[in-house]
Amino acid sequence: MDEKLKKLDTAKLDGIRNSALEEFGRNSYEKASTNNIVKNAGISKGLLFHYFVNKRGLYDYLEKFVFQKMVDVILEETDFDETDIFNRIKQIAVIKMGVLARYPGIETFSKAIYNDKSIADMKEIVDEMVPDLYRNIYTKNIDTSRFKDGLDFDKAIKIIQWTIEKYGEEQIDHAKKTGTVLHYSKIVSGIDPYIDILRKAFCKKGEM
Amino acid sequence: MDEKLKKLDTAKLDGIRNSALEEFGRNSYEKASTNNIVKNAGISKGLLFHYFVNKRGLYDYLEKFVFQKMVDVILEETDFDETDIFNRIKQIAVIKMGVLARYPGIETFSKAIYNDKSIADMKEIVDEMVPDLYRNIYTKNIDTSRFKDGLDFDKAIKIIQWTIEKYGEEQIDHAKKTGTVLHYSKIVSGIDPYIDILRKAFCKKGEM
Amino acid sequence: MDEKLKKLDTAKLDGIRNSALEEFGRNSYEKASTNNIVKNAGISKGLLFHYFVNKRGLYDYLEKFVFQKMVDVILEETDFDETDIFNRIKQIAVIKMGVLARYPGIETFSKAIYNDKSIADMKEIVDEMVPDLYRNIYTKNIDTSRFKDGLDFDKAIKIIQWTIEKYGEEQIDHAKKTGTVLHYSKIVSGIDPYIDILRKAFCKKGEM
Amino acid sequence: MDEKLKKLDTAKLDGIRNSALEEFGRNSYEKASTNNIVKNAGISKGLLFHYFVNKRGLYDYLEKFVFQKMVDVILEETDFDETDIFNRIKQIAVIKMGVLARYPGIETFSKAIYNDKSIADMKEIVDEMVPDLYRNIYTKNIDTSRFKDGLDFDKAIKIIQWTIEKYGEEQIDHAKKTGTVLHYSKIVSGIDPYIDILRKAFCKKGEM
DNA sequence: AATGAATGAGCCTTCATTCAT
DNA sequence: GATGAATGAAGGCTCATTCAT
Repeated sequence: MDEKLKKLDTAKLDGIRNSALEEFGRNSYEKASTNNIVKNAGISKGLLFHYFVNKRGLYDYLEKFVFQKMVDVILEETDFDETDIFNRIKQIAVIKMGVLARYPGIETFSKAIYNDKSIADMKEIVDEMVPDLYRNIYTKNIDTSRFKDGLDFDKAIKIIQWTIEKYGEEQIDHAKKTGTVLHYSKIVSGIDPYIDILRKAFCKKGEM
Repeated sequence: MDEKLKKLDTAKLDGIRNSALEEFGRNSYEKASTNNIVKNAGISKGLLFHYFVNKRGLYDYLEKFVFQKMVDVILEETDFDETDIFNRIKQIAVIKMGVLARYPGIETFSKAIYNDKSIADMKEIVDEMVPDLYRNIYTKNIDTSRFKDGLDFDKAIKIIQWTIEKYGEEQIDHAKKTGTVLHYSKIVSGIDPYIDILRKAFCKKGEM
Repeated sequence: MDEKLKKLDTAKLDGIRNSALEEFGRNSYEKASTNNIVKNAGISKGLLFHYFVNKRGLYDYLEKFVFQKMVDVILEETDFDETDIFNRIKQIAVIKMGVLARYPGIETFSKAIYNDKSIADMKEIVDEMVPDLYRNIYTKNIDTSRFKDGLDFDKAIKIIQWTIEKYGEEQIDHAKKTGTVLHYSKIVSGIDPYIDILRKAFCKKGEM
Repeated sequence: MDEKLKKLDTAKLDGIRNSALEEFGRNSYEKASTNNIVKNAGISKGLLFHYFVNKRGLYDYLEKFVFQKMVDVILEETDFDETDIFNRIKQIAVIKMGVLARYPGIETFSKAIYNDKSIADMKEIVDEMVPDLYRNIYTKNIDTSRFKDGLDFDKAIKIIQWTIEKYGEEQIDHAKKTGTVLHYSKIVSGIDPYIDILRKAFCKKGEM
C-alpha cells in the first residue's frame, strides 16, 4: 500500500484525503461511505481500493496522517525557550487547534478518532511516537523549580493536560448542541481561569 | 411512543431492553442490528417498531433509561453526610461503577455512549436532569470552608471531576489495548494519588 | 432456512426455482447472478436472501431438489417387472431424460452439477440416498441367470451404465457444438446398438 | 494474437503459461484472476492483454497448448508395435497421465477443462485434431482379427475408451471427496479387471 | 514493447422499515 | 396487539480491460 501511495500525485492524494477526512469526520466509521468519498474526490471506485486496499486501510492511513501532521507541527512550532509549563501547555494547545483549523475536515475526524475503538489499532504509531513526543514537548527545558516541593511532577502535568482537554471537549460539545461556530481564540482564552487555579495550586508562592 | 410504552408488559420491556442494551453495547449504533435485538428478545420485528418507531427511537429510549437509572441510584445511595468533596466525588464514582456492574449489558452500552457522537442527541435529557443532579450531588452539604480562600469552587470541582473521568477513560483504554479485564476497585484506588495532589492543592493546610 | 421454505407459497417457490435453475444452468456458480435470478423470478433482492440465506444456500437447495425429484420419479416410474437389466437400464435412462425435459432449466443445471466441485458438498444426500437407490433400481428383480458364468456382475453393470452415460454426454456435447436441439427419443434409440453389443458380450447365447 | 505470440520470448511465454495454468487449475474460469497470473508471471497487466487480447484468449491458448502437448507426446511415445487394442488403450492412458505429471500445473488445469462447459469452445481444435489423432492411435496396426466376428469395431473401441475414462473420473471424484492423493499407477492397475471383462466379452476365445 | 494507473459495471449481501394479515 | 414476509437502496469490494506514457 505504502509503495503505491508514494507514487500518487500530490494533488490527487490531497483530494482523496480531504474527501475522506470530511466523510469520516461527519460519520462514524461504519456509516462513512466510500461511495461518497470517491464521488467528492472525483476519482473512480476502483482507484480508492487500488491505493488503500480497503476501507479500513484508508481509515488507518488517515489516522496516521493526521497524527503525524499534528506531531510535525507541534515539534516545529513549539517555542522551547518558554520554560513555564503552563505557558508551554497552552502554547501547544494553540498549535493543535491551528492544525485542526488549517486542515479542513481534520477536526471532526480527530474527534472521531478519539471516539473510536480503533485507538487500539493505532498502538504501533502511538507507542513509537508519543513517549518521545511528550517527553520532549512537556518536559524539555521546563523549569521545574517553580513547583511546590514534594509535588508529583508527572501526575501534576497529567492533571493540567486533562483539564485542558476536557475543557476543549466541553466547548466542542456545547458548540455542537447550540450549533455555534467555535472560535479557537475563545477556547484558548477560556482556559486561562483554570490554568490560574492550577498554577496557584501547584507552584510556589513567589514563582507565579 | 411513550404512551404505547407505558402499556407494554414489564417483563417484555425488560427483555427488549436487555437484548438491545447488549447489542448496542457490543456494536456501534450503525452496526447494531435490530434483527439480533428482536431475535434475542423473542419478539417480532413489527413489535419493536410498533413501540419504538425506529432504531433511533429505541436507542434514545435506552440512553434515557440508562441515564435515569444512574441518576436514581446516585441520588439514592449517595451519603450526603459526607461533607468532604473529595470523598463525595470518589463515593459517586464508586456508585456509578456499581450501577454499570449491576445491570448486565448496561456497562458496554454506557461505554458505547461515551464513544459516540450521540451525546449531542442526549441534549434534552441532559439539559433537564444534569444541572439539577450535579447541583445536588456535588454541592449539597459539602463543607466549602476547607478550601483555600479565593478558590473558584465550581471550577475546582470541575477539575476534580475531569481528573477522575480522564483517569477512568485512560484505564479503560489501557485495558482495551492490553486486553486486560478491568477491576473497578483498582480504578477507584488508583485515583487516590491524584486526589491527594488535588486535596493538597485546593485545601487549607490544616484541613486535609 | 428449511422452516421458512416450507411456508413459502408454492407458486412463488416454483418461480424462484425455475429462474435460479435457468441461471445456474446457463452459467457456472460464480458467474450466475442473483440479480438475474430475482429479476426473472419477479421478487425482490431481499426476499431471495430471506429464504435462502445466501447464494450458496440457494444452490444447495436446488441441488437437493433436482436430485430428489430425479430419485422420486425414477422410483415411481420404473417398471420393476422388467427383469432384463438392459431394458431396465434403458428404461431408467428414458425416465431421467423425461425429468430433464419436464423441468425447464434442470437439464443444464444438472449438467452443471456434475461439472462442479460441489459434488463433494452433496456428499450427505448422495451418501444417504444413492446406495439405496441404485441397489434398488439396477438389481431389484433383475434376472441374473442370463449373464455368462463367471462374469463380475457389479462391474458389468457399471460398464453398461457408463456406456449409456457417455453416449448421452456425447450427444449433448454434439448438440451444443452444432446448435442442434436434442430429441430424447433419438438419444434413447441411438443407445440400442451399444446395448446390443454389450448384451451379446455379457449374456449367454440362448438368453438374448 | 498468434503472430504476436510467435515473437514472444520463450522464457517469458513459459512463465506466463505456468502461472496461468496454475491459476486456472486452482480456480474456475471466472474465479481465476488475471491479477494473480501477471503477478506470478512477473509481467505487467498490459502485456498479458497485449499478447492474449483478453482472458478468454489466454484460456483458449492454454487449452490448445495442453491439448497439443498431449497429442505430441502420445504420437511420440505410443508403441505402434503393440497390436492388441486393450494394451494399446492402456498404454495411451499411461502416457496421458505421464504428461499431466510432467507439466506442473497442467494436471489441475486439465481437470478443470473437464469440469467446464468450455469443451464447446474447444470445438475448433478438437475438430481439427481429434479425428486424425484417434484414427491413428486406436486403429493403426491394431490386430482386429482377434475380435469376435460381427462385432462393430468402432463402437467396441468407444465402449472401452468410455469405460477407462469413467473409471478415471470416478477415481478422481473419490479422491476429491476423501481428500486422498491420487496415485496414477493405482488408477492404471485398477482398470485391469474392467479390461479383462471387456476382453473376454469382445475377443474370440483363443485370442485372449 | 512494456507499464500499471484508472475505470466502472457488477458482484453478493445487509438492514431498517412497511404493511397485509 | 402482533407477526414476519417483503422491500430495495446502499454497502464494500473485485476485476477484466483500456490507454497514456
